[in-house]
Amino acid sequence: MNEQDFLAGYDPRDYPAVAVTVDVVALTIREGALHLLLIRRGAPPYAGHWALPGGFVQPGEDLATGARRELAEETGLGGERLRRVHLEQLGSYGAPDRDPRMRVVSVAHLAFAPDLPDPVADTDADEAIWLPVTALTSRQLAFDHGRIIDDGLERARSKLEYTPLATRFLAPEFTVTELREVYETVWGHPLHAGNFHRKVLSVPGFVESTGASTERGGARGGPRAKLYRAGDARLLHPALLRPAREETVR
Amino acid sequence: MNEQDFLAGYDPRDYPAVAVTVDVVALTIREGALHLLLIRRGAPPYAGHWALPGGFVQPGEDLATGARRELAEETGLGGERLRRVHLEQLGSYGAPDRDPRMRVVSVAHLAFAPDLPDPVADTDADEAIWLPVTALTSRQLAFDHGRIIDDGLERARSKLEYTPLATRFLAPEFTVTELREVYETVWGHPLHAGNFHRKVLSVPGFVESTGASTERGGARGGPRAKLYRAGDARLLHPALLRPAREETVR
DNA sequence: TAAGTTGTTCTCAGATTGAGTTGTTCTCAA
DNA sequence: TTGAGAACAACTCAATCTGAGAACAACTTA
Repeated sequence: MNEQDFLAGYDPRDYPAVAVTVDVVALTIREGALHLLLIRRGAPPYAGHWALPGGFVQPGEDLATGARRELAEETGLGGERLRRVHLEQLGSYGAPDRDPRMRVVSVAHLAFAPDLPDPVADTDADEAIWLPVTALTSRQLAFDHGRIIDDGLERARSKLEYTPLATRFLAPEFTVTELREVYETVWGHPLHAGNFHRKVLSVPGFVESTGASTERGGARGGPRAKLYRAGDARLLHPALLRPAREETVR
Repeated sequence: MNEQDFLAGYDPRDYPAVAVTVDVVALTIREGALHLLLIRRGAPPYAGHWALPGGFVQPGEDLATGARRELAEETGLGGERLRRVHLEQLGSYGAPDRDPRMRVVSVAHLAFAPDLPDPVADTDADEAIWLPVTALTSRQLAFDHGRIIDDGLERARSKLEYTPLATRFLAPEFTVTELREVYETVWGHPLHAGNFHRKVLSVPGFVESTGASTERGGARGGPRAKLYRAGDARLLHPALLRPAREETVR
């Protein structure tokens, strides 16, 4: 069966119904811990379980647009602050039995956001909150969302290696230490401060100096840190590789 | 609108129809050039244009299963030879106007295959052939398949860096030179033979020796080469990075 | 048998990395 | 006001990795 079987006049309703949804694995860093935007389901199936924000793709709407819309609805975010959120496609999940009600193919997306205010309850009766990723077991998650989250976390860890997207977790101006803390939080282990500093400044286009410094030193002392903003590189050359490990375990 | 709006008893036919297809960017290497499996469309839209092999996801069928089925149908491949083809999800394409007939979300896949026999014409009146990727302009391609192919080629180039999947373009036993030629073909530029050799043998789990050698030396002379098979690594540590370039252009 | 090709190993300089040290600027509390 | 501790930023140095080229033996064809 090929696409050319889609002849003009073909009636899609003759075909087995498939619904297409977009889901979003939205990550942010709060108080030094990686957090994930989740919604508590009120109705069955999986009532009381946590689920990713998501919903049907609307007619006339691109997949990425749908994901950004879902993110906006659940976070109450809009305008410039929404635009600064990094959003990319993660992958599609279409196991025939992943939703007990009908065939649903979900196009999952991955978002990196700076620390955002707590979600406001919207018109839906949903409870949407940022939860630390460490506080989750896949038993508490609806559908195959545990698997999607695992894939999203692994993608996030890997993206930090070869793209400058760690800056998307921060305000427009940031210090090298703040940037290092993003890496340490997402990768889950400490990095050598001096080597990280050298590396970040040596990779072309990763960060550019603003010329300014922080108002104050660190909370417990230390000099004022220089401020940087994201550079214009889309990829890091050479990459910032995470230290070799046996296997990545969650 | 959230997934919890999928209440039991919800009738999917009330919802705007979306069709889900799987498409496959299948790559192989023939006569030192990267080739792509394409199908010439007989019927409008895009009659006479080249398109990726693909079709509807069948009920009860996983996305990856559907992609492998489409690949099998177009190549006539089955059994062990089909199983040795690497297949991974590439991404989903769902722009509202990508198909003029109706809303179609395509889940594209990427396949790496060893040199295969020419496709046999199957029950469809399709003409399916392996075409060199250099012989393509996006004007000759149906739908957004030019874009999908570009994404697939970039993914392939990138995958060779940090996975051992280059071996999937080769027979179960191969020489280091054959492996290097895969890299040179996919990346599009020559590599230093000595350094490549050193690197391949030093990365743990990339290849393992069979103990045997080729029957004959090279076509124009030279010693017999040692034979290797793929090792058990899923990822290359450290990676085999392609030389830095300004920007990857196609 | 000669000439040329190729697989494999080696050498060496330059770049990159990991680990630790130093100097200075700052905060907090005595 | 000052001392103690913290943190930013720069540096050092050894170990490792990379790029480029050379060497050499094993093979081919002419």
